Amino acid sequence: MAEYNPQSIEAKWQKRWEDARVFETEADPAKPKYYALEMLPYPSGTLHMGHMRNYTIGDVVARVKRMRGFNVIHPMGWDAFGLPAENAAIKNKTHPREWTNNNIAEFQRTLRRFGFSYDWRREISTCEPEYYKWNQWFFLRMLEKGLAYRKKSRVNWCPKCCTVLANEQVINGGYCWRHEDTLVEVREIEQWFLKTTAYADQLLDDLKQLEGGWPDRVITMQRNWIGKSQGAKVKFAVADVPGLDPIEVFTTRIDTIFGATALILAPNHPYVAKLLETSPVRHHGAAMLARLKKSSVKAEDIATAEKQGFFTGRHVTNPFNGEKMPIWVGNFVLMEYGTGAIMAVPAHDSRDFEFCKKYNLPIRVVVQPLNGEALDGATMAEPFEEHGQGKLVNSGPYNGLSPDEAIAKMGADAEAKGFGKRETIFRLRDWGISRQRYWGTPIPVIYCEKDGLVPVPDKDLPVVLPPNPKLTGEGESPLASTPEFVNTTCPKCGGPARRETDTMDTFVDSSWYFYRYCDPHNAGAPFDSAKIGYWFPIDQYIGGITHAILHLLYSRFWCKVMRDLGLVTHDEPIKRLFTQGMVLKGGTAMSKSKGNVVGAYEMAEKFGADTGRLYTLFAAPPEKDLEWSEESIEGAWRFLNRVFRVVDRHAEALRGISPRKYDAASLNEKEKALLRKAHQTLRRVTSDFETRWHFNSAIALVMELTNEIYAAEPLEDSVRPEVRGEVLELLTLMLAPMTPHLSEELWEMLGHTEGLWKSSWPTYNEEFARENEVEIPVQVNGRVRGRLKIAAGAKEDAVVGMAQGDSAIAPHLANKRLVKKIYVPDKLLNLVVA
RNA sequence: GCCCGGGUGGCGGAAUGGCAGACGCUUAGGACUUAAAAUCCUGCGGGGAUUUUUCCUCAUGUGGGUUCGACUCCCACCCCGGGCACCA
Repeated sequence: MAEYNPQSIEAKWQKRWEDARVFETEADPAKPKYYALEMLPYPSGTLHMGHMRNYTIGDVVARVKRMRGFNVIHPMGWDAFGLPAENAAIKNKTHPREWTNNNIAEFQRTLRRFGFSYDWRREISTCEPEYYKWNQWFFLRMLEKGLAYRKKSRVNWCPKCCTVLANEQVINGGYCWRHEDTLVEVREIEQWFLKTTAYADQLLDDLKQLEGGWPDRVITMQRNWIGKSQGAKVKFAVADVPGLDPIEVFTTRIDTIFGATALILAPNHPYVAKLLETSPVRHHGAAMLARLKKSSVKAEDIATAEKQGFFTGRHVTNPFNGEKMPIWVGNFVLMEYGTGAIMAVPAHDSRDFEFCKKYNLPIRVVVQPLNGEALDGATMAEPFEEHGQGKLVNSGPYNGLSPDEAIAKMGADAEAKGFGKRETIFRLRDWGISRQRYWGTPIPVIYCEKDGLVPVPDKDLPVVLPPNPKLTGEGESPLASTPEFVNTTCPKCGGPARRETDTMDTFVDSSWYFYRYCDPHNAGAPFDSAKIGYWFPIDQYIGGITHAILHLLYSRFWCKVMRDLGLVTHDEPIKRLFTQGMVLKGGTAMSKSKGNVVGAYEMAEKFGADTGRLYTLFAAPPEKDLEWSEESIEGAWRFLNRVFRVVDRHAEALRGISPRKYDAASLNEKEKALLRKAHQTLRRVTSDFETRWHFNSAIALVMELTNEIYAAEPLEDSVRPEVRGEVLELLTLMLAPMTPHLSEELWEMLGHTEGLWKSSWPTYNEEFARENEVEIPVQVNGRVRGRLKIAAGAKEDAVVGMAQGDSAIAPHLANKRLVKKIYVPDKLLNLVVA
C-alpha cells in the first residue's frame, strides 16, 4: 500500500517535464495555435493564493488546449518597474534592482512549485534594458508621428518633500502620505503625453469586435471611460473687454441656450487672468481664484466638493439672442473636458441649478414638460433635465420645437451664422506618461540649448538607467540629481545638452509585453512580425477586474499604433478576456497590509500544489470571489487521497494488461454501470471545460464518479481488469489539467511508460453513456406526485398509462378530468387535471 | 446620481424553463482500533402527520406577472458588492 506523497510526486514530475521540454513551443504554421495568457505579476512581497487562482485557471486552460491538440504558447514574465521598488530601496538602503530581482527569484520559485506549464525560455522582465529599449523605440516612433508630445499639466505637489506625488500618495482628502499635516498643492509642470485621443473613435468602435469574447461589464466600463458625447461648440463674444477673442463653450443641449444666465469658466481657464486684469473686482477675484486652485486634484474630492465660484465683473453676449450674461469662475468646471467653459442653464441642468441657486443667478425655463405642468424658474425645486419630453418656450424663433428638433436646427443655424460648430468630444484624455521617478524607462529625448528638443537616435538606444542614483524620495526626479546621466551631448550639434529626467509610467511596459513573449530575445526589433502573425491575437487573457480600464485600454491603443506602424495586422490584441474573482480571507481581498494572506509556497509545502490548485478551482466558480477556508482545503486533500488509493489498489492487477480490449457484448451489469458513469462524467466534464468553464462542477462530477467506484468495491471478482483500467484512466485524464502531477503519477502506476503529457483528451463513448432505464418524476398540476421507472425513449401513451395505474399517482387523478398532458421524453410527465 | 454584478440550508456552492439544495465543508452516529488519528459506512433545510415505511406542507431577498411547470423569463421594490462620477 503506497501513500500519496505530493512533495515527492510533484518534484519528480516537474523535473521530468523540464527535462523533456514539454512546455516549450515554437511557431508552427502547420498546427493550430492557442495563446493562453495570465496578466503578468508585479513582483512585490510574496505570491499568495489570490495570485495562484489566476495562474491555476490559466494553466487549466493551457493544459486542456494542449490535450486538444493545439500548439499552446503559455508564457510568464515580470512587471518589474514601479514605485514600490523605489520606496523599498529607500527604506532598506538597497537598490531597486536588487529588491526587484530578489522578489522575482521568490516568485519564480513559487510558480515553479505549482507546476504551471510555462515556457520559461520566454520569460521577460520589464526592468531589463533589453526590454525597455523597445519602450523607448516605440516612444520615438510615436514622437515622429506626433503621437507623443509635451504639455503643461497639473500634478500633486508636496511642499515638504518638494516632489510630485502619485494620486495614491495623496491621503485623507488632500494630505501628503509622509507629512500628514501638509496639504498637497496643485502644480503645473511640463509632462509627456501619448495621444490616446487620436484613437478615441477606434477604441470605441472596435469594442464591437470584442463583444462575446469580453465580459459585458468590461466593455461597458471602457465605453463609459471613452465617453463619447455629441454636442456643439458655441462662441460667446466678450462684451466689455475689447480685443479678446470670443469664449467658446461646449454643450450637448444647445436647445437650452435661451435659458443660459451665466457663462462659467474653469479656474485655470487662460481667460480668467485676462478678464480680471482690468476688472473692478480684480482684488477679490484674485483671492477667490487662489482659493479655488488650492484644492486636491483627486477625482473623488472634486466630485464631492461644494460648488464655489465668483463673478469676474465681465460679461459675454449670447449669440442667439444678444443678451448680456455675467462671466463667472466655478470650481466645478473642468479645464480638461470640453473647452473649459460652460454656459450655465440652471433650469435644465442640476449642476448649474445648484450653482445659480447658491449665488442667486436668475433661473429661466426654456423647455416646458409635455405633461402640462407649467414650470417657473423662481419656484422650481429641481431642474427639468429630461430629453424628449418637452417643448421649447422663451426661445424666439425656436418656440414649439422639441428639444431634439431644436438641437438639430440650432446647431445648423449656429454653423451657418459662424458662431458655432457641431462637434463630438470624448471624455478620454491623452495618457500622461511622465513620472518623476527613478525606477522606470527613461524617456529618450535630449534638450540642447541650440537645437531644442532632440530625440535620442535609434542607434543610441537603450538609454540606460544610471546604476547608482541618489534615492531620497525628496526633491525632483532622482535622475535630475544624477549628473552623469543628465549631462550629455547633443546628437545633432555635439554641444553640451541635458537628458530628459522623467521616466515612463509602468503601464507602458504592460501595454505590449505579450508581443515580446512571442520573440523575447530579438535584439534588432521589438519582435518579428511573422511570429506575431502566427501567435496573435491572444486567444484567452485572464486577470483581475482591476485592470478592466487602464491596462486593457492602453494595450488596445498600443496595438492600433503598432498596426499603423505596419508591425501587426490585427485591430485588437485580445480575443477573449476572462476576469476571475478575488480570493478573500475574512471577507476582504488577501493583501499583505491586512495581514490575511495565505502564502502560496507554504500552502504547497503543507498540502501539495495539486491540492491547492484543486481547491481554488472547486471552492467557487472562477468569476466569483472565493472565501478561503482551511477546513475546505482538507476536503480537496482527502479527495485526492481517495483517488490515489483507488488507483493504487488496482494498479498491480492492471499493469500487465495491454492492450485493454474487451468484448462489449460480454459486459455484465456492474461493468456496464461503471462504464456508463465514467462516460457520462466525461461527457459533462468535457462540456464544463470547453464551453462553460465550470471547473467547480466538473470537479464535483469527478468526485461523484470516484464515490461510485468506491461504492462498487470490491471490483476484483466482478469487474475485469480491462474495464477497471478504462474507468481509472478516464478518471486520471479528466483530472490531469487540474492536478497534473498526481495524474502523471497515477498514469505511470496504471502501467504507462510514456508521460501523460503526450496523451490527448479522451473521447466519450456514446454507447456506454446511454441509459437504458430512467426514473422520471410525474407531476399532477405541476406538483410531483410520484416517480416512474421507464425504458429510455418510452412513448408518451405508455408512460401516461403507467402513471394512471400507479398507486401513488392514481388518487390524485381520481374523479378529475384529464385536461392536458406534457411529456418531456426521459425527463418528466406532467398531467393537468380539472 | 449613472452603469454593471449578486441575493438559494450552519458554510462554500449545484441546478441556463422540467424532481431545488448535486458535490464539498461542518456536524451527529456507526464500523475498524487497547485508544487516538486516518479510513470506510450512514444521517443532516424548516414545519407537520405517520411512530419501523412513507406522506403532506412551507421554502431560492420582497411583491406581482407569464407558463402545464419559474432559482431560472418579464415588471416593480429592498438589500449587498463593484465601477464611474460636477464630463457640460
